Amino acid sequence: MSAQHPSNAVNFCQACAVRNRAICADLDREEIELLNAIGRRKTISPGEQLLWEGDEAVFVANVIHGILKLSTHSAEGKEQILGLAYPSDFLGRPFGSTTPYSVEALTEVQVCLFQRADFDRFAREHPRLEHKLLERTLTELDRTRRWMLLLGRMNAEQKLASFLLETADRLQPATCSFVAEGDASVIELPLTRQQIADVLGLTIETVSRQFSRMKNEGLIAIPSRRGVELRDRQRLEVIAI
Amino acid sequence: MSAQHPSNAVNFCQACAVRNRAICADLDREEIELLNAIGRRKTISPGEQLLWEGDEAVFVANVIHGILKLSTHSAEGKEQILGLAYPSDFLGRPFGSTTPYSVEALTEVQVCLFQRADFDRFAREHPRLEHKLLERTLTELDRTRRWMLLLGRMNAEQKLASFLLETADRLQPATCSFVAEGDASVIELPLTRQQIADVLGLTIETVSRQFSRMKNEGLIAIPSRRGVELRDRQRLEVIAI
DNA sequence: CGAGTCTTTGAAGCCCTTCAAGCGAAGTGG
DNA sequence: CCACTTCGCTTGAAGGGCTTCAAAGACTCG
Repeated sequence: MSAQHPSNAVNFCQACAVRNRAICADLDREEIELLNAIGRRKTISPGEQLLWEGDEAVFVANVIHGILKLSTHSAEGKEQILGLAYPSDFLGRPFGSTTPYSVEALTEVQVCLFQRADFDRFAREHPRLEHKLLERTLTELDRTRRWMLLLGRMNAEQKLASFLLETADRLQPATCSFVAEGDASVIELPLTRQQIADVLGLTIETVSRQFSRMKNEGLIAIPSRRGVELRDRQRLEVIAI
Repeated sequence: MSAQHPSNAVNFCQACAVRNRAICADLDREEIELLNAIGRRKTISPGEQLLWEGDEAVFVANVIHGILKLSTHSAEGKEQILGLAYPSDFLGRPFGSTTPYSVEALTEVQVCLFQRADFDRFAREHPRLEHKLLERTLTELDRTRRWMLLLGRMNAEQKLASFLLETADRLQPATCSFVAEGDASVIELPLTRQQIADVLGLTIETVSRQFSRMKNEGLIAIPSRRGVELRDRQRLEVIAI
């Protein structure tokens, strides 16, 4: 537990990995001090849960590093993953009473955690923060709506191609593993096959079959369980459109 | 064309039907004057389009009355409806360069239209408005994510039941047609069968078959093409969960 | 190594789509 | 006023893609 007492707290924000990308980016030195005082760092292990769907909304958080999944369940217990959260993303539901989805760490994760009440108060008093949060929420809404097209109108092949391309894009800035040949790139999937199925609204068997098919067609290579090499980005893009 | 010249404009906002529900609700008299000056009323007929997917984001708007659909297209031309906009809802993409979806009127519609540049400037200078917009965007994001569960994990029957219940809920405050018996209620669908299919990620035939099936099972009655009576709300809710 | 978990592969079945045709209400023109 | 067209909706039949059920293979970690 890395809780900090404001009085003698180090100012973590100064050296924060997402200082320039998260919603706190536009705050000045003084504001950062205040925000630093109400937040605390927390480390979460893969599989650990941070927020519970339906719970009273007590916490909000910034992702500093690692990847988390946001998910909900149908009545029959089928999971639907609503999205993934990457570094600098914001988690939780400010200005609301209940958390609308569960949040679970997929990798080793570090977040900057706030009591929602503290955060709400701070946000209302600092329009620059609210503005950043608004921009981020609007972007997230755009992304979520694009995902609706995937869920509603794509077949399994298109869904997996889209997923691989988007994952590669979102992983890029984090890993910074640029390859000289523009085409080939290896990514480390943050999800199991089952979780990929839950993202795409498919079953694990269908996902596995699509992986095999793409491998046989030379679209991808599968060096390890979690590793995927996009061997033919162009054709993947044509499939995903 | 109901464009207003600021100098001699009537203040429409004072008597606006959504004055207390839209994002302008918290503004004071002076702020409303300013907002009134940069906005104008516009009437749109069913089938007319207000925003085009991919276009430069020039306009944003508040819905005053009527219903619109937000939609996008897959590469093969299949439509996916991303959501419906009802009175007091906000349309368009502030602080962004391109409109991420098309917007088309389903009924006779009246909106309060703003040049995006004007609106962005006003919003940045009036945190109360930005706060309202943030709350609305967060709510919309929650709703959109719930819809992902529908698209990804529900079968045709569950999808249609969910759609009918949500439509009944969102239509309620507008029509205010409360029936003494808590159970029965007739709604006027704002969508054709094809459009319902596009909302639910189904084909028109499947939607039609589900309507027929629900009618035969006594869940609903279909007094006219657009009319639906929810005869057994409880059972519909059990199906939709 | 052996237990457990994750993944792959096969076979059968079902739900939804696709293709096709018919129905019914509204509108048009002779 | 009634043929004729049009448009939205319904219904049927066949096919396909994904799911379900089942089992075996592959990797991980004590």
